[in-house]
Amino acid sequence: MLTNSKLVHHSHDHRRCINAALARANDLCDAENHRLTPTRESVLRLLWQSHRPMGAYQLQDQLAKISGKPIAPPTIYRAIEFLLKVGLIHRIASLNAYIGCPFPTSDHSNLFMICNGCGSVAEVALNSINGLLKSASEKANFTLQDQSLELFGLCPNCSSEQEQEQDHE
Amino acid sequence: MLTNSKLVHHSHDHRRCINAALARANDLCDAENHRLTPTRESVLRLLWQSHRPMGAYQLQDQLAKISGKPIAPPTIYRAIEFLLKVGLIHRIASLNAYIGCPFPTSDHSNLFMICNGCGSVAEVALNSINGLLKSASEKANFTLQDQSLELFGLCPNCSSEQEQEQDHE
DNA sequence: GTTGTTATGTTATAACTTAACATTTAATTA
DNA sequence: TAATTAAATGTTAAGTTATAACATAACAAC
Repeated sequence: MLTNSKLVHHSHDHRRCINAALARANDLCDAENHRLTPTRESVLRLLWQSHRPMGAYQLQDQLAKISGKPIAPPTIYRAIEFLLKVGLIHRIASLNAYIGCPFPTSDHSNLFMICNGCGSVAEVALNSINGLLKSASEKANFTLQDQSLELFGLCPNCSSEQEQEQDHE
Repeated sequence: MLTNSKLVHHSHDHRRCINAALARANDLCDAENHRLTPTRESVLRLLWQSHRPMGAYQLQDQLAKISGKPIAPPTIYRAIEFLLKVGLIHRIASLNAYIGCPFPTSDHSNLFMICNGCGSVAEVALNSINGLLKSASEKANFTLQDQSLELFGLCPNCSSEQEQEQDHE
């Protein structure tokens, strides 16, 4: 099971996440001859500020603050489009929001665990699930091309908080 | 495997789908003391006109046509909200669209097979997948509450069409 | 029939996304 | 290195999806 769940749900030196993500992005773009322009890099960096997804307009606000000049929506959406295309970020459809991908180079399945408490999102890649979805598709004669798997609930931290609250009742 | 996939992807007497859906809706609302008002029933009926999801503004247009008077968005969104709450319809997050649920009374998993060709959507409930997602959640100490599973690809009809096209090349 | 609750009407606006066209920057090639 | 082409960005506007806020009407229970 490939996942960043441990990292997301425990305190850690987040600067390392950011640096690692940017290093991966540079490598990937070098390798595939894509241009990680300043705007694109800024958006990616913003999406790595935390393990919570951000909407396009949050990105717009933040980028405007950073760059000291107004940013129009198309600028953001273009950066998003690029980062999605090269696999550096994902779109969380149910939230209209975007998040950095922790393992952009490995083929995987876009399964997200979204915390209803704190908003954190962990990504999980599970061969067994992919296999099952593939066989279910085959059984239905459905030619599977892509998938979006979003789980909602409480992350470890928010789960234990909730338990404590219940104890007090 | 509980699914309406056979029905969705083969020609059938669709009036029976509509009637069955409305009968189920009436039963369910009676049983749970919910009011299936004219507006709500109209929206549900519209969502059962085909096995393709509809957006809120499509519903608005259609309902306005049917009722012969202008309908404001909140009217639609309220009906949608109600139908979602009682489980008679689903939201397809990646499409911002809504579709009737073929088995509203049985606990199931919101797995959709969305055809990129014709736009049809079949719903599938698979215990094995639910079990796997549950155990993956437990392994990550994630308290699973809800899920949205959307598969994209080609339905049986569109798959075979595509194969034929390739044969001609 | 009054009261409280639920549903609807109405207006306006917020939030998200894309289209279309102009301009600039970078890469390619002459 | 100047000319050409391609890629990226700037800018304006509009399209699409969803909700807030407040008023009114319909229904249910007492």
